[in-house]
Amino acid sequence: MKIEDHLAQPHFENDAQRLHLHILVVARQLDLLLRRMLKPHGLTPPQYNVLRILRGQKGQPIAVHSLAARMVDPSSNTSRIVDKLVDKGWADRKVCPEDRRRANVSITPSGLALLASLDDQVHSVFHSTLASLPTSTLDTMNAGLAKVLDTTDDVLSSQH
Amino acid sequence: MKIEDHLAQPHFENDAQRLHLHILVVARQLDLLLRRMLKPHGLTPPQYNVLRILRGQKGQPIAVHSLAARMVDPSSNTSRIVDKLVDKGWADRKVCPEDRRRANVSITPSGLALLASLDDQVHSVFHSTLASLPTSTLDTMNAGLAKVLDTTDDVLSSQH
DNA sequence: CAACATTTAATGTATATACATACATTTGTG
DNA sequence: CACAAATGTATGTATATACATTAAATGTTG
Repeated sequence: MKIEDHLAQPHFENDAQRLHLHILVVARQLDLLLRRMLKPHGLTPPQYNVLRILRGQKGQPIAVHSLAARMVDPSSNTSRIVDKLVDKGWADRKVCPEDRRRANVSITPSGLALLASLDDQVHSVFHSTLASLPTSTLDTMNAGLAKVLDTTDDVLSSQH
Repeated sequence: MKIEDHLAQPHFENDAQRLHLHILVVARQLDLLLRRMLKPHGLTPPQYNVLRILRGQKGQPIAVHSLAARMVDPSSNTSRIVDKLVDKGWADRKVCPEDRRRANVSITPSGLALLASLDDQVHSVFHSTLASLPTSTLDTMNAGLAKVLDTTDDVLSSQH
């Protein structure tokens, strides 16, 4: 199904607009895919994102604001996401003794087990959708998106 | 600013994972950019999306479900988005006489004026971020994303 | 060291979203 | 034509999100 069919639109003005919509629609599809895999486990994509970051810490706890800096969507309310993970027993939070403003967040064995049970499915789905592209295409796309990222950073920061 | 800095992550497992996160982060940035442009006018991206579709109808009204089919995010509640546009006087909705289940939605002169006042800014921002890429890059990226879209369609539909 | 600024996290609140359901209308079938 | 199924839209409701504010701890400066 082409992007034109997804949006029930006969054509686009130009290739740049087509790329714009391609990016938005593909991002939405990737999110939908992840959401479907996570739903049976009672996880949302931002919660999964946080758990993955925690696992990447390899035992070392992390502050809430550092967590936010690593998230795909930092505007989601990291405090409340951590709340939910703690409620379900997948994460642990304690006040940092050196700086009592901070909260040290870490993943629990139960959280690690949850991620482990998801790894195969997540990996295989995204491998089939993305890793099947030729290396040269992956490179071109990554370089192009890096450039777009740079430009959007400029515009966003110039608006302070 | 590289994607690694955006996510405060030293490196990615492979180019496919890097592409995955590039797509998600760039989509978010493009949405943020649009959101900032629209906010002073009291519009959200989905509302803007609907207004653009209505303008594309060139006077011909459209049913709510057709509107939903053309939106970037069809899961947003199209009825309520139209509600808000009608409330603000940018769109008009009347019951279709031939099929009284349907609602015929169209854009008002005030809605057209609003879009016109946004066109230059929106065009220039997205032109600078996307259209500055070489044609060959645009082509490769569009082709790659089209392929990804196809695969995600497959996986999503196989889960029915 | 007192006063003010900054950092860190949590909370309040209004709105938006996802998902299910309701309701009216139209279509299809025996 | 009666009745079931499908369609089109709106609404109910719980949760999530955006954005502002608060509160506590730490830094900084005169």
